[in-house]
Amino acid sequence: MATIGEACGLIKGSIYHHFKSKEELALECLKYIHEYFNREIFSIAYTKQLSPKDKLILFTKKVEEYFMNSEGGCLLGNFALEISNNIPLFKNEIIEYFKNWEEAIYQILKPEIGEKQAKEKAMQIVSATQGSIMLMRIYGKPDPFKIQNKAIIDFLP
Amino acid sequence: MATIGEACGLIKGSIYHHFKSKEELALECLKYIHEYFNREIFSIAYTKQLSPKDKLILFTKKVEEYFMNSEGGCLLGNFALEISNNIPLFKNEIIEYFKNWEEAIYQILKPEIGEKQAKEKAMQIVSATQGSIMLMRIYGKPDPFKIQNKAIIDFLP
DNA sequence: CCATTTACCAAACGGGAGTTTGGCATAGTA
DNA sequence: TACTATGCCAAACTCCCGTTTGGTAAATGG
Repeated sequence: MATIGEACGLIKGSIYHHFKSKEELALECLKYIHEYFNREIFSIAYTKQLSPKDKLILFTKKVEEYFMNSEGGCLLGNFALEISNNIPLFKNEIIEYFKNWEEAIYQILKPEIGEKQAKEKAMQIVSATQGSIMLMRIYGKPDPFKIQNKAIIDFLP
Repeated sequence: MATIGEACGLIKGSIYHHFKSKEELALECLKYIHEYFNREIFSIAYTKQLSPKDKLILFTKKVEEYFMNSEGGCLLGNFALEISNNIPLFKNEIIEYFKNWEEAIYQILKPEIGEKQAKEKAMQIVSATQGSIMLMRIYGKPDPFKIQNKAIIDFLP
Protein backbone atom coordinates (compact mmCIF):
# COMPACT_ATOMS: atom_id res chain seq x y z
CA MET A 1 0.00 0.00 0.00
CA ALA A 2 2.90 2.34 0.73
CA THR A 3 4.28 1.77 -2.77
CA ILE A 4 0.92 2.26 -4.43
CA GLY A 5 0.39 5.41 -2.42
CA GLU A 6 3.77 6.72 -3.43
CA ALA A 7 2.94 6.18 -7.08
CA CYS A 8 -0.18 8.30 -6.56
CA GLY A 9 1.54 11.03 -4.58
CA LEU A 10 -0.19 9.86 -1.40
CA ILE A 11 0.70 8.05 1.77
CA LYS A 12 -0.67 4.60 2.27
CA GLY A 13 -3.42 5.57 4.70
CA SER A 14 -4.95 8.01 2.23
CA ILE A 15 -5.82 5.25 -0.17
CA TYR A 16 -8.53 4.12 2.21
CA HIS A 17 -10.61 7.16 1.25
CA HIS A 18 -10.92 5.65 -2.22
CA PHE A 19 -10.99 1.91 -1.57
CA LYS A 20 -12.22 0.15 1.49
CA SER A 21 -9.47 -2.46 1.49
CA LYS A 22 -6.41 -3.60 -0.41
CA GLU A 23 -8.40 -6.54 -1.72
CA GLU A 24 -11.05 -4.26 -3.21
CA LEU A 25 -8.37 -2.15 -4.85
CA ALA A 26 -6.76 -5.24 -6.35
CA LEU A 27 -10.09 -6.49 -7.67
CA GLU A 28 -10.73 -3.11 -9.29
CA CYS A 29 -7.34 -3.37 -11.00
CA LEU A 30 -8.22 -6.79 -12.38
CA LYS A 31 -11.57 -5.52 -13.62
CA TYR A 32 -10.00 -2.46 -15.16
CA ILE A 33 -7.49 -4.49 -17.13
CA HIS A 34 -10.09 -7.06 -18.10
CA GLU A 35 -12.33 -4.31 -19.45
CA TYR A 36 -9.44 -2.75 -21.30
CA PHE A 37 -8.72 -6.03 -23.06
CA ASN A 38 -12.38 -6.57 -23.87
CA ARG A 39 -12.68 -3.11 -25.35
CA GLU A 40 -9.36 -2.67 -27.13
CA ILE A 41 -8.25 -6.17 -28.09
CA PHE A 42 -10.79 -8.97 -27.76
CA SER A 43 -13.31 -6.81 -29.62
CA ILE A 44 -11.22 -7.16 -32.76
CA ALA A 45 -12.55 -10.68 -33.14
CA TYR A 46 -16.11 -9.38 -33.42
CA THR A 47 -15.66 -6.59 -35.95
CA LYS A 48 -17.07 -7.46 -39.31
CA GLN A 49 -14.77 -5.50 -41.56
CA LEU A 50 -11.64 -7.63 -41.48
CA SER A 51 -10.67 -11.03 -42.80
CA PRO A 52 -9.75 -13.70 -40.25
CA LYS A 53 -6.10 -13.37 -41.16
CA ASP A 54 -6.17 -9.60 -40.72
CA LYS A 55 -8.01 -9.96 -37.45
CA LEU A 56 -5.37 -12.35 -36.19
CA ILE A 57 -2.59 -10.00 -37.25
CA LEU A 58 -4.18 -6.99 -35.60
CA PHE A 59 -5.11 -8.94 -32.48
CA THR A 60 -1.59 -10.25 -32.03
CA LYS A 61 -0.10 -6.84 -32.71
CA LYS A 62 -2.24 -5.24 -29.99
CA VAL A 63 -1.34 -7.96 -27.51
CA GLU A 64 2.33 -7.52 -28.33
CA GLU A 65 2.16 -3.76 -27.93
CA TYR A 66 0.47 -4.11 -24.59
CA PHE A 67 2.89 -6.54 -23.02
CA MET A 68 5.99 -5.02 -24.54
CA ASN A 69 5.09 -1.83 -22.69
CA SER A 70 4.15 -3.48 -19.39
CA GLU A 71 6.77 -4.06 -16.76
CA GLY A 72 5.52 -6.97 -14.74
CA GLY A 73 4.21 -9.36 -17.37
CA CYS A 74 0.53 -10.24 -17.37
CA LEU A 75 -1.02 -9.11 -14.10
CA LEU A 76 -3.92 -11.53 -14.34
CA GLY A 77 -1.54 -14.35 -15.14
CA ASN A 78 0.57 -13.47 -12.13
CA PHE A 79 -2.44 -13.32 -9.89
CA ALA A 80 -3.57 -16.65 -11.27
CA LEU A 81 -0.41 -18.34 -10.06
CA GLU A 82 -0.33 -16.65 -6.72
CA ILE A 83 -3.41 -16.04 -4.78
CA SER A 84 -6.48 -16.60 -6.88
CA ASN A 85 -7.30 -19.91 -5.24
CA ASN A 86 -7.66 -18.29 -1.86
CA ILE A 87 -9.89 -15.48 -3.05
CA PRO A 88 -12.93 -16.60 -5.05
CA LEU A 89 -13.67 -13.12 -6.43
CA PHE A 90 -10.20 -12.92 -7.92
CA LYS A 91 -10.41 -16.41 -9.33
CA ASN A 92 -13.70 -15.64 -11.04
CA GLU A 93 -12.37 -12.46 -12.66
CA ILE A 94 -9.28 -14.27 -13.89
CA ILE A 95 -11.24 -17.18 -15.34
CA GLU A 96 -13.52 -14.81 -17.22
CA TYR A 97 -10.54 -12.90 -18.61
CA PHE A 98 -8.93 -16.00 -20.04
CA LYS A 99 -12.23 -17.37 -21.30
CA ASN A 100 -12.85 -14.09 -23.16
CA TRP A 101 -9.36 -14.26 -24.63
CA GLU A 102 -9.84 -17.83 -25.81
CA GLU A 103 -13.31 -17.13 -27.15
CA ALA A 104 -12.04 -14.17 -29.18
CA ILE A 105 -9.37 -16.22 -30.88
CA TYR A 106 -11.81 -19.04 -31.36
CA GLN A 107 -14.14 -16.68 -33.23
CA ILE A 108 -11.31 -15.52 -35.44
CA LEU A 109 -10.15 -19.01 -36.33
CA LYS A 110 -13.50 -20.77 -36.65
CA PRO A 111 -14.32 -19.65 -40.20
CA GLU A 112 -10.95 -20.89 -41.42
CA ILE A 113 -10.37 -24.18 -39.63
CA GLY A 114 -13.70 -25.25 -38.16
CA GLU A 115 -15.09 -25.35 -34.64
CA LYS A 116 -13.22 -28.24 -33.09
CA GLN A 117 -9.81 -27.26 -34.47
CA ALA A 118 -10.40 -23.62 -33.60
CA LYS A 119 -11.29 -24.46 -30.02
CA GLU A 120 -8.09 -26.41 -29.45
CA LYS A 121 -5.93 -23.93 -31.28
CA ALA A 122 -7.36 -20.99 -29.35
CA MET A 123 -6.48 -22.67 -26.09
CA GLN A 124 -2.97 -23.34 -27.36
CA ILE A 125 -2.47 -19.76 -28.45
CA VAL A 126 -3.51 -18.39 -25.09
CA SER A 127 -1.25 -20.90 -23.34
CA ALA A 128 1.67 -20.11 -25.57
CA THR A 129 1.21 -16.37 -25.20
CA GLN A 130 1.14 -16.54 -21.43
CA GLY A 131 4.12 -18.85 -21.32
CA SER A 132 6.14 -16.70 -23.67
CA ILE A 133 5.43 -13.63 -21.55
CA MET A 134 6.78 -15.58 -18.61
CA LEU A 135 9.92 -16.55 -20.52
CA MET A 136 10.38 -12.99 -21.72
CA ARG A 137 10.44 -11.84 -18.12
CA ILE A 138 12.71 -14.62 -16.95
CA TYR A 139 15.33 -14.07 -19.64
CA GLY A 140 14.93 -10.33 -19.60
CA LYS A 141 14.64 -10.18 -23.40
CA PRO A 142 11.65 -10.09 -25.74
CA ASP A 143 12.68 -12.92 -28.09
CA PRO A 144 10.40 -15.68 -26.76
CA PHE A 145 7.36 -13.44 -26.90
CA LYS A 146 8.09 -12.06 -30.35
CA ILE A 147 8.89 -15.44 -31.85
CA GLN A 148 5.69 -16.81 -30.41
CA ASN A 149 3.63 -13.97 -31.85
CA LYS A 150 5.14 -14.53 -35.24
CA ALA A 151 4.17 -18.19 -35.07
CA ILE A 152 0.60 -17.25 -34.20
CA ILE A 153 0.28 -15.01 -37.22
CA ASP A 154 1.87 -17.56 -39.52
CA PHE A 155 -0.63 -20.15 -38.40
CA LEU A 156 -3.21 -18.81 -40.85
CA PRO A 157 -2.09 -18.78 -44.48
CA MET B 1 7.27 -21.40 7.88
CA ALA B 2 4.49 -22.56 10.20
CA THR B 3 2.85 -24.43 7.32
CA ILE B 4 6.10 -26.01 6.19
CA GLY B 5 6.85 -27.02 9.75
CA GLU B 6 3.45 -28.58 10.11
CA ALA B 7 4.00 -30.62 6.97
CA CYS B 8 7.22 -31.94 8.55
CA GLY B 9 5.71 -32.60 11.97
CA LEU B 10 7.64 -29.68 13.42
CA ILE B 11 6.91 -26.20 14.67
CA LYS B 12 8.21 -23.33 12.64
CA GLY B 13 11.15 -22.49 14.88
CA SER B 14 12.57 -26.00 14.58
CA ILE B 15 13.18 -25.56 10.87
CA TYR B 16 16.02 -23.18 11.70
CA HIS B 17 18.13 -26.13 12.86
CA HIS B 18 18.16 -27.35 9.28
CA PHE B 19 18.17 -24.13 7.26
CA LYS B 20 19.55 -20.81 8.29
CA SER B 21 16.72 -18.80 6.71
CA LYS B 22 13.53 -19.14 4.75
CA GLU B 23 15.37 -17.90 1.68
CA GLU B 24 17.97 -20.65 1.94
CA LEU B 25 15.23 -23.24 2.30
CA ALA B 26 13.46 -21.90 -0.78
CA LEU B 27 16.67 -21.95 -2.80
CA GLU B 28 17.27 -25.57 -1.79
CA CYS B 29 13.77 -26.41 -3.01
CA LEU B 30 14.48 -24.82 -6.37
CA LYS B 31 17.78 -26.68 -6.65
CA TYR B 32 16.16 -29.95 -5.64
CA ILE B 33 13.49 -29.67 -8.30
CA HIS B 34 15.97 -28.50 -10.91
CA GLU B 35 18.18 -31.50 -10.20
CA TYR B 36 15.20 -33.81 -10.36
CA PHE B 37 14.28 -32.52 -13.81
CA ASN B 38 17.89 -32.76 -15.00
CA ARG B 39 18.17 -36.33 -13.80
CA GLU B 40 14.75 -37.75 -14.64
CA ILE B 41 13.50 -35.76 -17.61
CA PHE B 42 15.99 -33.52 -19.39
CA SER B 43 18.44 -36.43 -19.50
CA ILE B 44 16.14 -38.22 -21.92
CA ALA B 45 17.38 -35.89 -24.65
CA TYR B 46 20.92 -37.13 -24.22
CA THR B 47 20.37 -40.87 -24.20
CA LYS B 48 21.54 -42.52 -27.37
CA GLN B 49 19.14 -45.41 -27.57
CA LEU B 50 15.99 -43.69 -28.73
CA SER B 51 14.83 -42.02 -31.92
CA PRO B 52 14.03 -38.29 -31.74
CA LYS B 53 10.34 -39.04 -31.96
CA ASP B 54 10.51 -41.58 -29.12
CA LYS B 55 12.57 -39.16 -27.05
CA LEU B 56 9.96 -36.47 -27.54
CA ILE B 57 7.17 -38.85 -26.59
CA LEU B 58 8.94 -40.04 -23.45
CA PHE B 59 10.02 -36.54 -22.49
CA THR B 60 6.52 -35.17 -22.81
CA LYS B 61 5.06 -38.13 -20.94
CA LYS B 62 7.40 -37.56 -18.00
CA VAL B 63 6.61 -33.85 -17.90
CA GLU B 64 2.91 -34.64 -17.98
CA GLU B 65 3.20 -37.19 -15.17
CA TYR B 66 5.08 -34.72 -13.05
CA PHE B 67 2.71 -31.80 -13.35
CA MET B 68 -0.44 -33.87 -13.26
CA ASN B 69 0.63 -35.03 -9.81
CA SER B 70 1.76 -31.63 -8.54
CA GLU B 71 -0.70 -29.39 -6.81
CA GLY B 72 0.61 -25.90 -7.33
CA GLY B 73 1.71 -25.90 -10.95
CA CYS B 74 5.36 -25.35 -11.78
CA LEU B 75 7.15 -24.05 -8.72
CA LEU B 76 9.96 -22.47 -10.70
CA GLY B 77 7.47 -20.85 -13.02
CA ASN B 78 5.58 -19.44 -10.06
CA PHE B 79 8.75 -18.13 -8.48
CA ALA B 80 9.71 -16.62 -11.80
CA LEU B 81 6.60 -14.45 -11.82
CA GLU B 82 6.77 -13.49 -8.20
CA ILE B 83 9.99 -12.76 -6.55
CA SER B 84 12.91 -13.80 -8.69
CA ASN B 85 13.75 -10.27 -9.75
CA ASN B 86 14.37 -9.23 -6.19
CA ILE B 87 16.59 -12.18 -5.33
CA PRO B 88 19.47 -12.77 -7.77
CA LEU B 89 20.19 -16.30 -6.53
CA PHE B 90 16.63 -17.34 -7.27
CA LYS B 91 16.67 -15.69 -10.65
CA ASN B 92 19.84 -17.49 -11.62
CA GLU B 93 18.49 -20.90 -10.61
CA ILE B 94 15.28 -20.28 -12.54
CA ILE B 95 17.07 -19.13 -15.67
CA GLU B 96 19.27 -22.23 -15.65
CA TYR B 97 16.26 -24.47 -15.20
CA PHE B 98 14.49 -23.08 -18.22
CA LYS B 99 17.66 -23.00 -20.29
CA ASN B 100 18.23 -26.69 -19.53
CA TRP B 101 14.65 -27.44 -20.50
CA GLU B 102 14.96 -25.59 -23.79
CA GLU B 103 18.34 -27.10 -24.53
CA ALA B 104 17.03 -30.62 -23.99
CA ILE B 105 14.19 -30.16 -26.43
CA TYR B 106 16.55 -28.44 -28.85
CA GLN B 107 18.80 -31.49 -28.80
CA ILE B 108 15.85 -33.76 -29.49
CA LEU B 109 14.54 -31.72 -32.40
CA LYS B 110 17.82 -30.71 -34.03
CA PRO B 111 18.45 -33.93 -35.97
CA GLU B 112 14.98 -33.75 -37.47
CA ILE B 113 14.43 -30.09 -38.32
CA GLY B 114 17.83 -28.38 -38.16
CA GLU B 115 19.43 -26.01 -35.69
CA LYS B 116 17.60 -22.78 -36.35
CA GLN B 117 14.14 -24.33 -36.49
CA ALA B 118 14.88 -26.48 -33.45
CA LYS B 119 15.96 -23.49 -31.41
CA GLU B 120 12.77 -21.59 -32.08
CA LYS B 121 10.55 -24.59 -31.66
CA ALA B 122 12.20 -25.52 -28.36
CA MET B 123 11.48 -22.09 -26.98
CA GLN B 124 7.89 -22.32 -28.14
CA ILE B 125 7.40 -25.72 -26.56
CA VAL B 126 8.69 -24.52 -23.20
CA SER B 127 6.49 -21.43 -23.42
CA ALA B 128 3.44 -23.43 -24.36
CA THR B 129 4.02 -25.99 -21.63
CA GLN B 130 4.33 -23.35 -18.94
CA GLY B 131 1.31 -21.48 -20.21
CA SER B 132 -0.81 -24.59 -20.39
CA ILE B 133 0.11 -25.49 -16.81
CA MET B 134 -1.09 -22.05 -15.84
CA LEU B 135 -4.37 -22.49 -17.69
CA MET B 136 -4.82 -25.95 -16.20
CA ARG B 137 -4.61 -24.41 -12.75
CA ILE B 138 -6.87 -21.49 -13.57
CA TYR B 139 -9.63 -23.63 -15.04
CA GLY B 140 -9.14 -26.40 -12.54
CA LYS B 141 -9.12 -29.06 -15.29
CA PRO B 142 -6.30 -30.76 -17.16
CA ASP B 143 -7.54 -30.19 -20.72
CA PRO B 144 -5.24 -27.30 -21.73
CA PHE B 145 -2.17 -29.14 -20.54
CA LYS B 146 -3.08 -32.45 -22.13
CA ILE B 147 -4.05 -30.91 -25.45
CA GLN B 148 -0.80 -29.00 -25.50
CA ASN B 149 1.23 -32.14 -24.81
CA LYS B 150 -0.53 -33.95 -27.60
CA ALA B 151 0.37 -31.14 -29.96
CA ILE B 152 4.02 -31.34 -28.93
CA ILE B 153 4.21 -35.03 -29.71
CA ASP B 154 2.40 -34.63 -33.00
CA PHE B 155 4.90 -32.01 -34.08
CA LEU B 156 7.36 -34.71 -35.16
CA PRO B 157 6.00 -37.10 -37.79
C1' DC C 1 29.75 -43.58 31.40
C1' DC C 2 30.36 -38.92 30.92
C1' DA C 3 30.70 -35.18 27.37
C1' DT C 4 29.19 -33.27 23.45
C1' DT C 5 26.33 -32.68 19.79
C1' DT C 6 21.89 -32.94 17.64
C1' DA C 7 16.89 -32.34 17.29
C1' DC C 8 13.28 -30.30 19.01
C1' DC C 9 9.72 -27.36 21.62
C1' DA C 10 7.72 -23.35 23.85
C1' DA C 11 7.82 -18.84 24.17
C1' DA C 12 9.22 -14.38 23.16
C1' DC C 13 11.02 -10.92 19.98
C1' DG C 14 11.04 -7.47 16.16
C1' DG C 15 9.63 -5.55 12.21
C1' DG C 16 6.58 -4.88 8.58
C1' DA C 17 2.13 -4.34 6.32
C1' DG C 18 -2.66 -3.38 6.21
C1' DT C 19 -5.84 -0.67 8.67
C1' DT C 20 -7.88 2.91 11.76
C1' DT C 21 -8.22 7.34 13.98
C1' DG C 22 -8.29 12.30 14.56
C1' DG C 23 -7.39 16.47 12.85
C1' DC C 24 -6.60 20.02 9.27
C1' DA C 25 -7.17 22.14 5.26
C1' DT C 26 -9.84 23.04 0.89
C1' DA C 27 -14.06 22.93 -1.98
C1' DG C 28 -18.63 23.00 -2.55
C1' DT C 29 -23.33 24.56 -0.88
C1' DA C 30 -27.14 27.01 1.43
C1' DT D 1 -20.93 33.74 6.20
C1' DA D 2 -21.61 29.34 8.21
C1' DC D 3 -22.11 24.34 7.30
C1' DT D 4 -20.88 20.22 5.35
C1' DA D 5 -18.30 17.04 2.80
C1' DT D 6 -14.06 15.73 0.77
C1' DG D 7 -9.14 14.68 0.41
C1' DC D 8 -5.33 14.17 2.72
C1' DC D 9 -1.59 13.61 6.38
C1' DA D 10 0.59 12.02 10.61
C1' DA D 11 0.57 8.84 13.85
C1' DA D 12 -0.95 5.00 16.22
C1' DC D 13 -2.74 0.38 16.23
C1' DT D 14 -2.85 -4.61 15.36
C1' DC D 15 -1.86 -8.72 13.69
C1' DC D 16 1.09 -11.78 11.38
C1' DC D 17 5.38 -13.87 10.14
C1' DG D 18 10.22 -14.80 10.07
C1' DT D 19 13.58 -15.26 13.47
C1' DT D 20 15.93 -15.87 18.04
C1' DT D 21 16.53 -17.67 22.63
C1' DG D 22 16.79 -20.95 26.39
C1' DG D 23 16.02 -25.12 27.86
C1' DT D 24 15.07 -30.40 27.51
C1' DA D 25 15.66 -34.99 25.83
C1' DA D 26 17.62 -38.20 22.84
C1' DA D 27 21.64 -39.63 20.18
C1' DT D 28 26.45 -39.98 19.40
C1' DG D 29 31.11 -41.14 20.48
C1' DG D 30 35.50 -41.45 22.79
